[in-house]
Amino acid sequence: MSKIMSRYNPSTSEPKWQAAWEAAKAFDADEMDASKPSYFALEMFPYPSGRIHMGHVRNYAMGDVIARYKAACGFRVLHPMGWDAFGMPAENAARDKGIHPKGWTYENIAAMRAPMKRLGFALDWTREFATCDVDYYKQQQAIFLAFKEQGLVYRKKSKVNWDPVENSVLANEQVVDGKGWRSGAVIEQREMNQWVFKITHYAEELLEGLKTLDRWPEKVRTMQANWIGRSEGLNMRFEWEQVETFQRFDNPSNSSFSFKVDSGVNYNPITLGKITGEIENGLEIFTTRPDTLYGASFIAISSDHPLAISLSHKELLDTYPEKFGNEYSGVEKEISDFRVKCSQIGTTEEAIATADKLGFDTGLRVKHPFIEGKTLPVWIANFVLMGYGTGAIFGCPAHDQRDLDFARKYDLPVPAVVLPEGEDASSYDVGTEAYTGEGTLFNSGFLDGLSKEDGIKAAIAKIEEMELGHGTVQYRLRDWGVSRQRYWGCPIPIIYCDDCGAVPVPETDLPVALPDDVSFDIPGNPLDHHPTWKDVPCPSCSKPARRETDTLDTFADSSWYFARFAGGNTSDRPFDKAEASKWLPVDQYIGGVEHAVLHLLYARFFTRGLRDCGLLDLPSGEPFAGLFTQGMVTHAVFQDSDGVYIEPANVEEKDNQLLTIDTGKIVTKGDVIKMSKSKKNTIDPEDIIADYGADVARWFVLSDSPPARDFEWTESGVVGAWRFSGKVWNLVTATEFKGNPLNAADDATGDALDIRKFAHKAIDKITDGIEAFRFNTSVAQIYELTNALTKYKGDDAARLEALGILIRAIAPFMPHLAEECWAMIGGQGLCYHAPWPKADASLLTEDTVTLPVQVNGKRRGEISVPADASKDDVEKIAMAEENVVKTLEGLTVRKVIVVPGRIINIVAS
RNA sequence: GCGGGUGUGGCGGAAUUGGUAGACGCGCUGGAUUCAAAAUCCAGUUCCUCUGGAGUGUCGGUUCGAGUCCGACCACCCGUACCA
Repeated sequence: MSKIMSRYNPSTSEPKWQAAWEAAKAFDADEMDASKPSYFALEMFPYPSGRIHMGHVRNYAMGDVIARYKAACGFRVLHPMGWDAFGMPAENAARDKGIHPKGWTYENIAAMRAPMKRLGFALDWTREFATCDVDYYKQQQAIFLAFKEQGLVYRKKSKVNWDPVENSVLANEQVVDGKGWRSGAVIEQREMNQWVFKITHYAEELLEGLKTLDRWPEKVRTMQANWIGRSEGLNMRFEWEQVETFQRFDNPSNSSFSFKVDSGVNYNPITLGKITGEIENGLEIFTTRPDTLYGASFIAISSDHPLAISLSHKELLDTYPEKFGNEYSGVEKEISDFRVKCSQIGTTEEAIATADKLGFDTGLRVKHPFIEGKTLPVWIANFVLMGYGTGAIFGCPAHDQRDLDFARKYDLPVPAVVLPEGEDASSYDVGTEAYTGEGTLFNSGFLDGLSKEDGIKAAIAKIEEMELGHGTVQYRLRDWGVSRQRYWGCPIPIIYCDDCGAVPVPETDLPVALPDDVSFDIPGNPLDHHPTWKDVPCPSCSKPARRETDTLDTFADSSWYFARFAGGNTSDRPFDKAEASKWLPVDQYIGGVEHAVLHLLYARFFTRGLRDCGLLDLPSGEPFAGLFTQGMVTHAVFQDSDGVYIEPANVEEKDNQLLTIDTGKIVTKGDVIKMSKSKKNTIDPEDIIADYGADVARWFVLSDSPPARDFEWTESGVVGAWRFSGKVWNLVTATEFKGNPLNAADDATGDALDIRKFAHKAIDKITDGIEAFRFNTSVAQIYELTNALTKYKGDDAARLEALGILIRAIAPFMPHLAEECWAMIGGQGLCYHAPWPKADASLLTEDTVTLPVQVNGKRRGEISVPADASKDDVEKIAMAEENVVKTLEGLTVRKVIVVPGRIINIVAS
């Protein structure tokens, strides 16, 4: 073996091989053999923030392993890359630094593309685009119009966060502790007209489709199923308790109706008179627990329920301020104030659910459907959501925790009606914890003695018989509001005309392009402030009209980009139908688990919409056949004594103390958390590439942690990865035997046969690890093969074969090093084009196996037996083992369990 | 609050189906090589009251056998519909 070993130099080697791949158009799907089976590998495309971060490196390194592995396995692989380029950060930059969002975004893309290319990913850059390219969002506008034509788009009033100081809409992220993040003003909810995608049209299909996604993580399917939230229950009406009669306000000739109002509550008769429509005949509620109707203690309606709005006198006040303004007092005013209090909670589900329970007793009462003479009070409550069910519930405090909290706070009765097994009906009390489990119904009239399930059926049947309601299916899923009052997004192609209403922009007039001359000096939507952009003639009657100034939610951009990747950058349609239909669904999609619900559900909606508009031939409607969700990249946080965050690059260890390098201040190491700019615990991948090369960075992010789990970046870990690359290099440079590494060393015996066996067993383990997204175990196996080769002294065909296996196995992880090594040992062509190694089955079996022997479940010895030994023989050998005999002294053997190929357990006492 | 996940040596983790807990890597200790260092190579490294015993977040259960299954709990992380 040669003693002269030159050091592997990534800084010259990596650009060389990247140029070789590019010259060979190795990753250009159009250049690949079209007769091969196709494979679409895709990672969630990045937002162009300006710098690539370790999370990107990890995500794309994983995708690259799959893409390169599948290519080696004989697939024609499509592995594209693009940019999710619309969004708020660009507008924030414009506002804070005076840079135009467009320039900022495209500069960021350029700044990120370069290091991504230096990482040597097997990406088809010929298909690159950004969602802010006019060509792309033009087609998105066409899709919007097609969806509208298909009945998948409508307009609806929805709530937004309103900053009364900036006079603008804020994202949830921009609301901190209920206040605007810039203005500090208390945020109110405000209703605005919004464009909405009818995702609920596919609620059932989206739920059913989950069952077919057997290559998705179980947890993601569970989360989506829970998000869609199908529940069967009862829609029913509680009839009003009637005593006094008021004239209807809007049309006195209509039949009159009335309410019972508790003493002490005095509504203006006109307020009650205004309550019309469905409310007239009773209050409609939805429940999944009709079995507990006898435990009803109150009715609660949302503060946005039409009844609550009516009772607050709001509509009358809005319509006839001069007439009713001066009468605005008393209970109407109190309800109005209560509604304002509720509207300050915020629009997020979390804020609503964690807020203190607030209620307002309206004084109105409804009749219990089953109990003659019993009435229930109607409350307005802040925990009831208008967006789910009917916006009204009946409260059964004994068997619902939220209802119980509410009842305890307002001192409402808590009648128990479900008796848990083993409890006594006469003494049972729920205390502070509602009982939601199975049990037997009691105190429940005709339902007494029934189980929860039977009680639900019986109660629904009875209500249906009484014609008070019907069994129904509800979904938690809400339609997708897509209007955003922002500039840096895809303009919604609609024109408003006083005569014709909301008119779609004719397809020939697309794109509706964003104007470049916009100002970010005033808060709010720059498109709205633009002096001329929105003024256009109505496409239908040519009278002066106004453009929609809202843009689409950026989630729309990422809901169909994969189809554009597959179907080409067509200018006359969103993508080529035949091409896109050929590649889709994506065979393997990889991204962060934070997208488990929204992005993935929206994309599943879009592909169904595209299918039903005839744009895509995808019967299942499923865009992603395989999904993998990776964990985050984390790093320890460093802080000095003043609590100031310190970059890891500025921390050194001296005499067991952590100090800043520049000023020598003492630093403490804090939690290991997700890398973020604000905590300064980021590692710049570009620094790592410069110091160690792309291969080492890639190898390290894949080596230690299971891909699904969070990955902790440590400085020592990178050094280990660096050393490993040197070890492989040394193995190759030390080998003098040259030839075709694809040849099998069939005549090997002794040590040479052992190394062959080791290498072939390693192939299976490495392959299994890649297939199952357990790259860390593939890496461990590669380490073992490397160690075995280091120990193996022969310089012969067996060594060359094993090296050929090793190099092809590391190629998906460290492709540049693999190419360099491949060329050195005599491999033909690019290692990228070399076939994935295949294990020779005859080298995988062993004649003898070593089995542990337990006595009473504790390991006492080890025996070596022929692989095909019978159970009886194994038992005999085990019973004779020296240590086992010693342990069994004075004990009686009761039972011997032999698990072939696994273990022997002797039970003795 | 609700939905989902994670928890194993000093550290990252392995053990895919209930069958030898700690593979592999990092770190550390000792040795070889070297004028010396780096690099490389070899050996050791869960803990303890050590012929034995304990041990996979905590408590309890099922089993011949539990990191793995069941029940209760604790801690942390992700999502929660306008962050991407």
